[in-house]
Amino acid sequence: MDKIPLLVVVGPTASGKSAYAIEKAIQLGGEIISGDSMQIYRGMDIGTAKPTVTEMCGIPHHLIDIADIEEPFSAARFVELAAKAIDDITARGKLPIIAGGTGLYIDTLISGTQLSATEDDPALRAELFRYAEENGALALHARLFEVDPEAANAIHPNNIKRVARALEIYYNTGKTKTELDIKSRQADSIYAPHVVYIQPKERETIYERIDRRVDIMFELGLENEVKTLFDKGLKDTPTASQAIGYKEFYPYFDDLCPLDAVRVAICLNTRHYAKRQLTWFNRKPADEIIYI
RNA sequence: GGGGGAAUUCCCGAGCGGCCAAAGGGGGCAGACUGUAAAUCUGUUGUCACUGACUUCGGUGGUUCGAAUCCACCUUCCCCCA
Repeated sequence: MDKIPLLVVVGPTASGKSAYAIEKAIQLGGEIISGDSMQIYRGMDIGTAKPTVTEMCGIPHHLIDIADIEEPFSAARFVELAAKAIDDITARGKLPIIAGGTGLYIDTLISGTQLSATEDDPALRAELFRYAEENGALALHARLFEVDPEAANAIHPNNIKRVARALEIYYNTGKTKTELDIKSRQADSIYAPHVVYIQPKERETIYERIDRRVDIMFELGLENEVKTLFDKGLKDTPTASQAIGYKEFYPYFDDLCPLDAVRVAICLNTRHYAKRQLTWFNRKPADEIIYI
């Protein structure tokens, strides 16, 4: 069976991925699948720099506005939906173009990683976190070491989230994370991705673009957008609440800091995020690098 | 004009005679990453000829075997009284 060709556009936030993807879609007869963990949420438009209808130039965009803010989301869910969209686009004779900055989601998809069917278990997670809080991160880590020493060695004890996840896997499936990871890599990917990495030559470039973009977001009415969602309980949502450009407003709405501090925090957090994205994409093989 | 307090490494901020190149946090830089990933976590951060040496805690001069830490004066800032 022939592999399904994909165009994949990755890069740090504010690098111009969306515009590039749209251009390519027009040129090659493609449709876009967003590889972004936050643009999936309805109502989160300005802060996630979601492309507007005009910017889309009539190109269909998938995996945007597919969830309400209170819904949890995950890499598994992404892969499932993206695969479906790819089939769909390919069946119509179009080229699927994945564009986004969520490295984990995109890599899991294009590498053909077979995530096993395990559901989240919020109750168990909460319990594991409580255990760590009461007994210390090391104690939780020790529990993992007992059942899955390899995973324990690979995960830093302080990274409670990951330690808990590894334990969750074991308690819910009876198999270790190490075992399942190996299994997940066995199948060959059905995709033939061409990865374009949009990379800033200088770190400064991306930082300047971020600052400019944040200013524009405020001009476009970011505060109102966030307030509307805040009133709907954004703060307590499992995934959407973490979005940069949103979470920084919480202390402001609670009268704990001035608006200006919000702007500064958004710029800073976005920079940190961009750095993490660069670290991620730098070590992944790209077929083509475009400098900005 | 009188009284009191403060000046610390990029920033905030601990230190108050030796264990101090100086806690902690922030920022910077680098990194990890298989189901919360715009999340989570790690390392590093005075200089060098780097298991040792050198310069640094507003300035100058003292006390002391030894000072970021004590004393004097100077500079700047803050507060109170006038």
